[in-house]
Amino acid sequence: MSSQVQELESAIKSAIDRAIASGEISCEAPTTIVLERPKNRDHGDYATSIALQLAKAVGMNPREIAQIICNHLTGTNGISELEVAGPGFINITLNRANQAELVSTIITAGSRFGHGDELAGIRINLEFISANPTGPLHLGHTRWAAVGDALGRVLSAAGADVTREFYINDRGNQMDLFGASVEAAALGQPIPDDGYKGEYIGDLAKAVIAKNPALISLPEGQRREAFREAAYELQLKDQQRVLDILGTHFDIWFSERSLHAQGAVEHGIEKLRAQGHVFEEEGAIWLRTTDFGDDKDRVLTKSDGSFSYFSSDTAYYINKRERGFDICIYMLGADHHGYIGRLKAIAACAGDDPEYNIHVLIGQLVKIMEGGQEVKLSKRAGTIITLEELVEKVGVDAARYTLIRYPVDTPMVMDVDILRRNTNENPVYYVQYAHARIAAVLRNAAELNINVNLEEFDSSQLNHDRENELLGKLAEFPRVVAVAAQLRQPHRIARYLEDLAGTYHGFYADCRVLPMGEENPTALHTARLLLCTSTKIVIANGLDLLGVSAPERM
RNA sequence: GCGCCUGUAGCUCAGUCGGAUAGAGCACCCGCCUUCUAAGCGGGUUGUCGCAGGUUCGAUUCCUGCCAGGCGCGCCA
Repeated sequence: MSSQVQELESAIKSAIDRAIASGEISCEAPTTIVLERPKNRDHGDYATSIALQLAKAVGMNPREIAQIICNHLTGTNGISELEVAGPGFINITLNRANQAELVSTIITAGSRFGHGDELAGIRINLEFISANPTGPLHLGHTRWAAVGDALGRVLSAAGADVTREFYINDRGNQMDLFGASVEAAALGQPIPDDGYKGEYIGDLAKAVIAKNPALISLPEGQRREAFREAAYELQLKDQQRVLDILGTHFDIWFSERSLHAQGAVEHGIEKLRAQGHVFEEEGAIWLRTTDFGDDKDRVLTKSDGSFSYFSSDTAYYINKRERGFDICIYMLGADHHGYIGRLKAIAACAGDDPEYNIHVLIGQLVKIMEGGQEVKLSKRAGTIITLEELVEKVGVDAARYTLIRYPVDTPMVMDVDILRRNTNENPVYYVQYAHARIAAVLRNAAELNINVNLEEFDSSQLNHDRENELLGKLAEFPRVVAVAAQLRQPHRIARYLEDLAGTYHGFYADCRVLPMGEENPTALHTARLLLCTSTKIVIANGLDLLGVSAPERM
């Protein structure tokens, strides 16, 4: 957190306390003061509407209240100007040299700047993608591959202990169909009607045979299983390879089978039974999720004695909690939004707080446009475009950045043609360019042997409007990270970076950083170089939270 | 029928503790490279914030209803 803002907030709070103590206003002291950065620069560096909020309780004109608070604030260290404006806003202008001290703070903190402890001590299980190992990762998974990874980084930056987990749905009918499809392809037989028909099935069949030619001559029953297992292994490795290219990594690849193998499903059902939410009807065993807002009860054990998929879900949740996770985050596609109710009900049935222990994020669909048309076909998967194809088209940085840039609960359209352009239309370049530009300035400074030692920093040099604007923007970063973590919205980081890059470009255009020609380096050059250095740190830290590279040259 | 998400400039979209004149990029017009990366900067044009009510000093933001679009409602996985 920016200490400067915090100090200011507590200064206002104590000013109000003093006003109450002296009897000038009478009301209960507000618990929190929120400072905002006014859009209009004429409204100072920070503003608060606290007087408007208090007006009713106090029973006075908000402007009068604002004036009283201002009277108690005058003389506060770091404030250069106070103004009551409009209906009762208090606009605060800070002492510029004081603000410029931020440069030291950033450079000292380095890659840690922006990190906080808001979520310290909280263990979070972040589950995303969780695809069937029966085919390539496709467009439906790409959004989470990028956003999930970024969210993991953001939560960690806020101090949380994060474990990223990929749940492998390696059990059930789909796996059998997958095995049968690969086997059929290997034998040169037609793929079953309800089987997998993408081109990749043929490739898998070839790869399986190449690895173990003996499989083909196994007896029929064994053969199908052998193909299923061999293809599963290859397909999973392929998914891991593609995610590796994208820079998304998981701490745990959790197999649904292992859940069953270790008896976790029975254990989960027993635990729920002990909580009193399990009942039998029509030969099946049910969980009474309707007790907690689900629209229907769910079957755990089918009447034929086998476990439902839902029973795996319950077991998995309980398993996560028993592994010590405080919060389980699920990132699901829009077609799974019906799961929110039942997942929350599982938590409630297990005796947890569904509002705290479980958090379900729903990602809306992604469409890809190319040449003015929606891209649907994939050579490999047969139906929809794959994650790998997207990365091949636009590159890792553009793919990740664009996917992360929008809030996940709105449907998005990716225009491949724009993502291939190196212009302003493609925001990732705009941000990366600012970083590369600073890197170039710093390289030039090094050649000129200009001192950029923090000990030589004279904060009073930075009093240009552009410098002030840039400092204000840099000061926002820790709060942006904290809010992004709190709301699980990494896109806020991207939007902030675009804003920051724009502010830097504006500064760069108006404030010459390096000496001109034969000019000797001055304290101002040093101060501006250090301001550049701190901006570079913040851009790099922000891009790192998104998993996007911060290039030194472009 | 029930449920989740969305509706903001010509286009793609930002905008959470309800705040001042609703923003950005693109598109369109006009300027700026004989010294730091022009993948840049500055200026101009662009709006019934889906519609209708309600809450209040104040609503794009909160509540209700409606309209439009997307997606979902298996003893499938």
